[in-house]
Amino acid sequence: MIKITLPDGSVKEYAKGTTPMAIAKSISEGLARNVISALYNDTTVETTTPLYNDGTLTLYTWNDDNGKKAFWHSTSHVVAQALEILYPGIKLTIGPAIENGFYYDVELPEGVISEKDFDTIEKKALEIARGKHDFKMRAVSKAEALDFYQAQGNNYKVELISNLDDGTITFCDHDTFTDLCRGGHIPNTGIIKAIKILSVAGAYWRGDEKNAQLTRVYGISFPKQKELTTYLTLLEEAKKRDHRKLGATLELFTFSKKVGQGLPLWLPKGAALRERLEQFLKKAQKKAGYEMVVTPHVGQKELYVTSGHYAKYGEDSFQPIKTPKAEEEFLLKPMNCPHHCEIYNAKPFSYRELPKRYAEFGTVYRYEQSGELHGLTRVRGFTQDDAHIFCTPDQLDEEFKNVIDLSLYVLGSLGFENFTAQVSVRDLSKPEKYIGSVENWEKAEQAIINAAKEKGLNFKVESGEAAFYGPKLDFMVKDALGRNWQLGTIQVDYNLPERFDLTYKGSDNGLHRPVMIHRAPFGSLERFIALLLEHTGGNFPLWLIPDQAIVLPVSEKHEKYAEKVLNSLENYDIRALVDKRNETVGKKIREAEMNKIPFMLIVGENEEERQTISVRKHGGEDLGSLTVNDFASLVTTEINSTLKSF
RNA sequence: GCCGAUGUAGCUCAGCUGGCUAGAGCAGCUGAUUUGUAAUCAGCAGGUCGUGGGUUCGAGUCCCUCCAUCGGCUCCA
Repeated sequence: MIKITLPDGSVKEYAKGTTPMAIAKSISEGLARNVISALYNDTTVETTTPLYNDGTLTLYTWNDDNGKKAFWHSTSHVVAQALEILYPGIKLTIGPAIENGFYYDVELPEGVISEKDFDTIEKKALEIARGKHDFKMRAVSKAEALDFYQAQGNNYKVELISNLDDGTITFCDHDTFTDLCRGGHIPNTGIIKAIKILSVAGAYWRGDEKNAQLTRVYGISFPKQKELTTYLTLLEEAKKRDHRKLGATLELFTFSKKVGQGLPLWLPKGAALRERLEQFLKKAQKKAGYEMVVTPHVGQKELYVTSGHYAKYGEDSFQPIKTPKAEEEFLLKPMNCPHHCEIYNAKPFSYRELPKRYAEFGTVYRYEQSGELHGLTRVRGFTQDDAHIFCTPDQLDEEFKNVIDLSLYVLGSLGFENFTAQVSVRDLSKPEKYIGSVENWEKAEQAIINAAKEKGLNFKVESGEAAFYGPKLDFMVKDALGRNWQLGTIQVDYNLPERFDLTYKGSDNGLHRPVMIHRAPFGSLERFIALLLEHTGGNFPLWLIPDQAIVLPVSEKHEKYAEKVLNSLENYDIRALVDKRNETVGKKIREAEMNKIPFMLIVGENEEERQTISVRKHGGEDLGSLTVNDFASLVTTEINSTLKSF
């Protein structure tokens, strides 16, 4: 007998060789019907895997993330089989489950897979699924595995197997299909009721640009057709929150082919919105002891040679600007730190004066690869809410934690709740990617992890994601389609102080090296606003939204009164406008709704008589007749409830 | 940069397998209407069909180049 500990802490005894499915059955028939995968002592196992030792077991259904993973991973096998049938000679590589669905990377013998083919692939895959074929794992020897794929001429699988140890290799069979696989499948293909191929894309073998480019087929599947329909509707809804679309309809920003790719043009409403965000942060930063500085948009090439950025990014940047003076070269600034280092260098500092916190809304220019540009989230010219803190090594922890507080305040004030914190450290296997001493890297990484822990952040550590000069703590937020974007960032840097020979006089009367913190709570205004648009769908917090209210006169006769209302609103610092067009109230309301204006103030005969306004909230809620004064306090109350001071 | 897809009026889209002066709705303009909580009516105007080349008697439609955009990959100081 073996002892199995279940998630609720209960321990039950089963015969040696029992399976998760049998255990599910012993608990309830319902569970047995729904169980599709299991976790046994931290290893994902099949529901049919015999268990021989004591251990803990978690049973997964479709409702568990891990259950979905098994479901999607299993579907990728089915789709791979369909592809093999439809494209003879195709070479399969890898096909994992991802956050929403799965993909399979393949090399086609010829031609391409395009959208027109999705239907055929889906049909074939579903046909296979309906066969209710069991997924069966089997151990194979390395030699056997190599033979299998060498016979097919599949160099990719051969490469994968070559890197595996003999005795650890397993195949998964279902129907006539066999795939190299670590395991983690649902019981049989019949559970898959709906399959959708979502897109195809190029993807490099093993993620390396130098390798062959494969065709990646993305898909998703569900145990019920209805769930697929719901998912597709959800996707459509998400597309409506696309910041590129909203930015155009709300007249916030635009792009021009003539100005150039990735160079956003801010329209009046967007510019004013940026301004409000800047003021918001400036106020908080002032309280946190920052001082504003201003630096030019260019700097001599030498500046970036000193910082080390030129060696790292020079080739891939906007190229140096020539001047009438031969040999003189300037770079459009790709970051503000070197300028700020020179500000620090402008005068000597005593340890008593540190930390110095220099902040600037600095616009920088980076020549991103054309295929990387993406609306406002990845652009070639953008404004960082940048600041550099120069402090003594003793002050580092404290300063870092203060920056975390500020970042959390910013995210919180704008309603970002589902962000994740990511600690980005070196890839220890690639020391050549980083500059600076190992000792300093270790210190910096430790400082960040300590601060994140102490602040109670729910963070994960990602190796290989650090900047070349230092580790960082990033705040990641998902866009409407679930893609992760880095917003706020905090980075520890021992390197630039060295390169710019920054010093301060210590209590021992000797010169010491300050530590530098780079930080940007928004990250960049462009990306921040983009994500804010996608999160709010354009319904920005009241304090931030371009137009807070619109006065809608019922007819021309009430224009004068509408103007008067507008005037008093302005006295209360409420951003409002009047719709004086010769249109029906219905139409004016419809358009105000589409423009996402929070309050519609309808004025007609009744209101004019009683000197009131009829307030309709965006979405349709009727707040009835109010005086402008009452309305103003309502606005103030709502703003104060979301916008706390730092 | 790489793979794939897309590009018709300010916006959203029609335009079948190439065939007269390229259509519609919304927005715009003009006029009528003076309106009470998500579209009042009528008229007008608006496009060298992303760019450059090619095939053809004839190209929005077929082929190639380039540009831009979208989905990925790679990259992200």
